[in-house]
Amino acid sequence: MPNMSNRALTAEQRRFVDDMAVLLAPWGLQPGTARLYAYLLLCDEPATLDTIAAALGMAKSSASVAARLLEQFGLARRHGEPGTKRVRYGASNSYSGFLAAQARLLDDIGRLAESRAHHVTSGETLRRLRYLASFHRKMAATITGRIEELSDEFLRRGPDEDLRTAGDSVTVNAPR
Amino acid sequence: MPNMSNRALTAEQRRFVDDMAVLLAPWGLQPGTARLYAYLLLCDEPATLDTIAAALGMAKSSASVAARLLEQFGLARRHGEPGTKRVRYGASNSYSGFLAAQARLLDDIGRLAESRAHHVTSGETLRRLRYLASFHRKMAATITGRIEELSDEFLRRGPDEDLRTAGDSVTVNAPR
DNA sequence: TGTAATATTCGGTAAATGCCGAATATGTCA
DNA sequence: TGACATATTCGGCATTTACCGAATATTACA
Repeated sequence: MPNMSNRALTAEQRRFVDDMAVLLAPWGLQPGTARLYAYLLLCDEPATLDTIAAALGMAKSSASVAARLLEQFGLARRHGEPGTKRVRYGASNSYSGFLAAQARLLDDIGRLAESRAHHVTSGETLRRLRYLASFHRKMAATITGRIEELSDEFLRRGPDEDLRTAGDSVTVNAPR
Repeated sequence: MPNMSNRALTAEQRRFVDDMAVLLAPWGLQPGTARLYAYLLLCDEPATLDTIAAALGMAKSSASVAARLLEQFGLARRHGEPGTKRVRYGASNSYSGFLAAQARLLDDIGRLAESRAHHVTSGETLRRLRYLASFHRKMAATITGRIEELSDEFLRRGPDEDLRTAGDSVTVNAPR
């Protein structure tokens, strides 16, 4: 049970960082950024850029831009230290960053299809495109809706109750 | 109201293809593949590789691999012509390809976090990681659930009723 | 104001990606 | 079987991406 004050990562942790990074990459994060995020998830406290860069073996400049990017996504939080220029980054407790972005994208696709459909298609094809639009907008709504739902739940009760009991039991989740 | 048998694209259509492609790209489709899919959405009938390549100004070989990729995603359908080697591709009437993949990814992230959490973190950080896992798995379930829901609806009633009131009349097509 | 500590910008570069087109494979018909 | 039409594979090239590290900007404080 590693402590993560500023020591190097254990083998398990390195593995976690790398494996998580490959799952994060498809969301459009570049590799370094993904690894940085995975690293933040392991840190008990916000970490400085130097610590991060050292732990991950990346240039500090890269860490700097990656961290800011994560912040924009809402996945990391930047903590300014009081009487110093030093900055620390920690994982945000909102995890919906990508998903919210994806949902926006789905909605954009839907709106694009909707608004252009009758300029570019007709007949059966038009109907198909309209259905595609409706499908995408519905999915977008579902996703943003659920994000809000879960975030509300979190605010009301803190980390989910099925976590409190958790040994390693697998929770069954009821969709919708 | 262009016909799309095999004529070149209108200006509006080219614009649609390009704009749609940029919205599709973030899902991991490479540009050419995205444009190809957008094109298929405009086609009244399945199109041959030559037609596609010509319309989009891309190499036929590129069209070939792009089309197969779309098929794997479940976004395109391949129609073999009867007594010939010629192949035609048309847009599938399932639009959930990406989303289903993303949902799988979310679930993978959740499972990874879940299974490794106590090997790489402890205390408060462990709880955080467990919550992240739960969050991702719930989102995954919600998305796949809604996809199924909409797809069922589609099978039962054809293109959504809020589409029926629209523009041109005509036949409901029984998908699948 | 100057100096030290830090973050940020940005040019350059190595690696990865995306695409073309020639070569090849595969299927169809006579 | 040969000849044709089509799809597919794959080497190579142009472009883009991801990252490093030196140079620069910013902040704190004496």
